[in-house]
Order: sequence, then C-alpha cells, then structure tokens
Amino acid sequence: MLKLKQKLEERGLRKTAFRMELLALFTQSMSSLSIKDIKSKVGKTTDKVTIYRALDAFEKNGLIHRVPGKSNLARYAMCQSECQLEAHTHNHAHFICNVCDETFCIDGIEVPAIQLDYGYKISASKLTLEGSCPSCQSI
Amino acid sequence: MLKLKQKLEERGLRKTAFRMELLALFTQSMSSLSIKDIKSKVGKTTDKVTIYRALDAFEKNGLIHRVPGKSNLARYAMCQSECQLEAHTHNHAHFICNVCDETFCIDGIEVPAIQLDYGYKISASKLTLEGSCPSCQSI
DNA sequence: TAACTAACGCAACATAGTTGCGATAGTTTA
DNA sequence: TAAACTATCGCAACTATGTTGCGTTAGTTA
Repeated sequence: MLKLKQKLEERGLRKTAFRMELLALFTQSMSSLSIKDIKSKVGKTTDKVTIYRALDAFEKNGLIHRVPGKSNLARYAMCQSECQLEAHTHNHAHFICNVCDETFCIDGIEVPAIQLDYGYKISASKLTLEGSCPSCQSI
Repeated sequence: MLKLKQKLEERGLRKTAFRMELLALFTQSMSSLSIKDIKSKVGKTTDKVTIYRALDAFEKNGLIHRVPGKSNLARYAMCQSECQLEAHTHNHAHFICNVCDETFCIDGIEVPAIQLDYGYKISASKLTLEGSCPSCQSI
C-alpha cells in the first residue's frame, strides 16, 4: 500500500481516496480493466467524469497504458516497471480473449520489425492476437 | 458500373440507388472509409441507420471488411477479389496514417506466425502499423 | 491556520451506434 | 402488367461512451 502512495507522489498526483483505490485495482488486476470493470468495482459514489479524468492523469504520467479491447472498447492496464515517464514505448503484443473479453499483455514476444517500401514511414507497430486465454481453455 | 450491379445481385442484395452509390464510393476509394466520410459524401438525404445497415449487409456478404482506425473509429474497406463469401480470412496488415487518419490495407507483408506457450490459443493475429503515408510525407 | 489548486461532482452536451415500426420500392410470380 | 412479397428505407426514440464547463471539496504547501 505504501508503494501506491509513492507512485502518485512521485508524479505530483494527489493521494485521494479514489485514486488510491483505482491504482490498487490496477495493481491487483492480472490483465486489464475496462471502464465498465472499474465502474462496477468502485461503486456508484464515484462519478464517471472522475474516472475518466483519473485514467487520463494516470496515462499521461505513465502509470497505466491503453490496450486494445474487444469491439473497440477502451481498456487500461498497469505499466511495467520499464515504462519511463516520458518515453512510453510499448513494443509488447496484446492478446484479446474472445471468451472473457479480457486483454492480456504478452511480454514474451517481440513485434517483428516491418519494412515497407512504398513510401510509408512507420513510427509504431502493434501486434494484437485473438483467441482464448488459458483460463477459458476448458470451456 | 455493371460490375457493381452484379456484385449486389450475386449476393441477393437489392440494387437500390443508395447501395449502388455506397458500393461505388468503396470502389473509388484508394484506402478506407469511415462513417463520417460516407455521411459527408452521400449527402443529408440518407439516414444514418440506412448507412449502418448497408455496411452490415455488405460486411456479412463479403463486399467490405472492417479495418482498424485512429482512436477506435470504425472504418471499412473494399474486399479484394480473394475474399470468399464465407471464409473471410484477412491476414494482411493495416497501416494507419497519423496525419490524414486514413487506414490502408498492406497486401505486401504477411503477419508473422506467433507461438505462445502459456496456454493461449490463437485464432487470429492482427498487425497494425502507424506512421505517415506516402501522400503525407511532404508535410 | 490560511492560501493555493488538484481533484471532484453535477449538469449539459456530443458522438457512435441500436431497435422498433410503419412506409417505400426492388423483385418475383401469376 | 399488376399483385404479392419482402428487402430496404426513414423516422423516432433510446443506449453507451466520452467530453466540457463550472462551482465545490479537499490535499498540499507556506
């Protein structure tokens, strides 16, 4: 718990009850959270605007990053320790489970370097895998 | 123009003025179209519901496919001739231009086969590149 | 403790997309 | 060609997601 406080402090963010709770949610989550997930877990007391603004703040400060989700829904996941505040280069792949709709960050594989000749200038490449995750195999 | 009629006919879709026009738009488009693009090109006479339903019908019948777009906006592109009605396996990559926000289908490269050991079962892999497209290089 | 201001909550708005239903207009059949 | 059939259309109403402005609350600093 002390670590959470520290993370907010380091970035000049205030340690409000809600933001501590939100950060704890991300720490506990194995995969990623959608707005819906967050809404259901923090209870009705918190306004949606507050959630959106907290997510923005966390993202800008390198605490979380946006991951792709099923049917274009925004999801967020905790950043790994390597994520620097500014240089936020995530080259890991993402895996979307079509059964539970969760998104997992896959650290094991590198996004292959791609070469295009036709005059395209590539600044980022994103690899997204779909299928069923380990927990949903048995279904 | 005859070809357009044929494409609709083959799939049991009616050749209404609007659907002919929409299909012509896709044929003419070098890259892909967003709902906004379509709305602005077909004029105000056509209801948005009509557009959505036509896009659904076209997609189900293998005339167009959904491509990823900037900031989670839906975009559609013409299917290549290889797209069969049912087996709609698109393994090409997509390129999103951060300047003009267009999405281009890149046919030249293969999405590399990925192996995951941890119990993930992969059914599809999507490679999305970002950067600036040929037309936006000079800016 | 007082001052400063990040963060909050509410209202109002914006945009994307969906559903139901009656009307219109392609298509087929007699 | 006319009648019947039904895909498609257009409108209204609704849902979901996300944003903006603004006055209030509550961390933080002096």
